[in-house]
Amino acid sequence: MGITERRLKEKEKVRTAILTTAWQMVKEEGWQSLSIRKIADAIEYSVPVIYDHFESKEAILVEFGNEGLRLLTKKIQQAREKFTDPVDQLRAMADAYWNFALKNKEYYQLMYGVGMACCEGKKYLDDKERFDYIVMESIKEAISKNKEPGSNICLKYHTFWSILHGLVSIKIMGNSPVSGELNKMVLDDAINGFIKNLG
Amino acid sequence: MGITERRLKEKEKVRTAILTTAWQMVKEEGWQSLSIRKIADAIEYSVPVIYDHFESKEAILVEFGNEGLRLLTKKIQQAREKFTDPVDQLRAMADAYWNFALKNKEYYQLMYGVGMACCEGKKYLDDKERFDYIVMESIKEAISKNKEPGSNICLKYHTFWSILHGLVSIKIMGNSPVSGELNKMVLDDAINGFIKNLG
DNA sequence: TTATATTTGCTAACGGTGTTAGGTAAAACG
DNA sequence: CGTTTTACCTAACACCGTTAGCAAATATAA
Repeated sequence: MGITERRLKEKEKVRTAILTTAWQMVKEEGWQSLSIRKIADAIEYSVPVIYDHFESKEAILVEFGNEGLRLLTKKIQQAREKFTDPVDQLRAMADAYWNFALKNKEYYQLMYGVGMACCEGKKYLDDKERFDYIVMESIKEAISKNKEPGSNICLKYHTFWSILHGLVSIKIMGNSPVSGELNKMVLDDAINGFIKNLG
Repeated sequence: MGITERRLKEKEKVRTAILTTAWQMVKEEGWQSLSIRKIADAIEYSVPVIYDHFESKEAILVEFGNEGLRLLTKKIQQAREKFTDPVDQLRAMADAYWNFALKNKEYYQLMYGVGMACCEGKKYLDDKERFDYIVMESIKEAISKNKEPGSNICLKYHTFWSILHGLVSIKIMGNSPVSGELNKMVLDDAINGFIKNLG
C-alpha cells in the first residue's frame, strides 16, 4: 500500500501548505484580510480544494486557536518550572503570559477574540483546563502558605487571569496611549496587588 | 427660509432612522449581521441613501462607539458623585463599569473591540480623556490620603482599568464558565487587591 | 489489458457584503 | 418658465464564503 500512503502524504502537504500560507497572510495583513480565495490563490489550487481539507474558514481559525493555546500553555508551564516558591511562580507566569501575548498578537487575538470577527460565544479552547490547572496549582500553594487558607482558589485564579487579560487586550487594541515600559509596570503593579491580597 | 429648514429636519429624520434601525438590528442579532443593505431595506430607502448620511459603515459604528463612551462616562460620573471617600468612589465606579458593560454588551463590544470585526488599532474614543479624568481624581485622592504619595497616578489608573476590562471582556466573550455571582465576587476581590496596594 | 470505480481538481454559480458611478425625476430658485 | 440643485434609484464593481456539477486522471477489478 505504498501508493495510497504517498497519496496521504501529498494531501497532508496541501493541508500544511494551506495553514502555513494562511498564517503568513495573517502575520502580514492581519486576520481581517485572510480569505479562502487568497489562500487558494497562493497555494495555486482552486478554491474548493480548501474545502477538501477544512470544513469551513472557521475550522482553519480553530486550528490556529488551539495551536495558540498549546503554545501559551507551554510557556506558562516552563515559567512555572523555573521556581519553587508559588509566589515566584505566579510572577513568572504573569510575565510569560504578557510576553506571549505581545510576541504572538495574532494568536492571542484569535484565542480571545480581541478585535476579531467570528468568536460569537464559541469556545475554541477545549484544552483550557490544562492552562487553568497549571496556574491554579501555584495559587493553591500560595494560599495555603499564608494565613487565609479558606480562600476560594477558583475565584483567585479568575482574578489573576482577568488582570492579565485586561492588560493584554488593552495593549493589543492599541487603546493605551502609554508606553510599553509603563505597561510592564502596570502588570507588575497589578500582580503585586493580587499577591498582597492573597493573604 | 422655512423650506430649507424643513428639508434639514427631514434629513435629520432619515439619519436618526438609520441609527435607530441599526441599533435595533444589533440588539436583535449582534454586530455580525448588521449590514448597510439591511438597514436600507428596513428604512425603505435604497442603499446609496445611507451614504448621503454616513461616509461608510465604519462611520456608523463610530457613532455608536462614541455614544457608548458618553453613556459609560455618565454612569461613572454618577457613581463617583454618590460618595466623598475616594476609596468608596473607586468601588462604586468599578461597580458602575461592570454593570454598564453587562447591561450594554453591544456598546462595550464596539467600544473596545471585544469579539468584533473592525477596530484595527483605530481609536474611536477621542473623548476618553473625560473618563480617564474622573477615575484618576479618585485615585489621586486615595493615594494622597495614604502613606505613599509618590505613587504614579497614571499607572494606578491603568491598573484599575485593566482589571475592569479584563473581567468584563472575559465575561462578554463567554469564555468564563463561572456563574455571574462568582464573577461579581471576582470583581470585588480584584478591586480589593487594587485598593490594598494603593498604600 | 480493459472496464469500472474512485479520487482530484476545476469552472461556474449562488447569495451575500461594502461601495460607487450615472441617470432620472422632482423640487427650489432666479 | 427655464435652470440648477437636490433626492433618489438602478445597476454595477469587486470582493466574500460556500457548493453543485463536471472532466480528467488515477487506482482497482476482471
